Amino acid sequence: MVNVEQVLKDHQIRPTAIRLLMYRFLTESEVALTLNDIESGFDQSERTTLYRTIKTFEKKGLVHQIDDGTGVAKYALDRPVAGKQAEQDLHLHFHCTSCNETLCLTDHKIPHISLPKGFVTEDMNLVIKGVCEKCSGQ
Amino acid sequence: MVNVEQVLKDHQIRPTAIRLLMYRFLTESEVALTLNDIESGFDQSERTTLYRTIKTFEKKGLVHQIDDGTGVAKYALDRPVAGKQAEQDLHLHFHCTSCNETLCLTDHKIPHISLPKGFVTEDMNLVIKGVCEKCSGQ
DNA sequence: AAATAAATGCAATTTAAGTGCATTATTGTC
DNA sequence: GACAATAATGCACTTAAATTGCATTTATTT
Ligand SMILES: [Mn+2]
Ligand SMILES: [Mn+2]
Ligand SMILES: [Zn+2]
Ligand SMILES: [Zn+2]
Repeated sequence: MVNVEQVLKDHQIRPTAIRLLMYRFLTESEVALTLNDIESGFDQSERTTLYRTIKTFEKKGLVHQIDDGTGVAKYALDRPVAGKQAEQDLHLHFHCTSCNETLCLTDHKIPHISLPKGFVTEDMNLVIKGVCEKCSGQ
Repeated sequence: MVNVEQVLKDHQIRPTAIRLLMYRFLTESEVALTLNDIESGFDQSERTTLYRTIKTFEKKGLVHQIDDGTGVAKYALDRPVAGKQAEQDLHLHFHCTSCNETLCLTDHKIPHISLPKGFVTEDMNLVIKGVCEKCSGQ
């Protein structure tokens, strides 16, 4: 059990009611969520506030945005890897074309790619599309 | 010099004036183009037609869409690889955060990734963000 | 408590993507 | 070539996500 309030404070985010609720909501989701998904999870509050909240989380390094090719942004918590520091980056994402869910495969890192001379890598984004284990029935 | 009309016919696309023009336009571009880019390249014709044209090209396997994370779709020609057949897929894309250009690195294939049991891969999309050789000055 | 700064709610804007439908052009049949 | 059938085009309109402006409310600082 983590102290959510403390997590937000540690990221220089003031722990308002909605922020605490959204953080918990994100924690409980196994899959990446669109803003609509998040909105559906809240009776109270309003789209703009939720939008600005998720953007604050993103800027402060609490969540990362995932572009899975569906055209709508999804968000997932930066779940800290035990033992590692700031190394939760560059994992790959899987998008199921059957159930439309997208998830982080946090322990599948993107392999190193060597580029032609002159190209400088700053970030990488690898999305695999296919059928997830729930949908493939395997 | 390829016969553009024949290329279209070979892909079951009727070679209308606009289609011929757009194909040539795509051929001449080193980088992936948004619909706006394409529109800017044509005095005549109209956005919807260009949209439907690029979608026809995509469906018939003449171009592929690239989602580079900027939120707007880009398109690039499926340039046939000499000797290979249908194997022009799964190359990676580079998006320059400086000049905002996106390009196909057609001879950099996406490495094979082994997924957890139950996951079935259908397609992969790898975008590397950074600074291109033009912008890095290297 | 008053002043200051930040967060929220609601309305409105922006922009890319996509659809409906009438018009025009092309193709196949006689 | 005339005619019918089919496909392509142009224009208006819609949809949906993302984003901003601004007034109001809430929290923080002095
Ligand atoms: Mn992730
Ligand atoms: Mn490409
Ligand atoms: Zn699935
Ligand atoms: Zn560049």
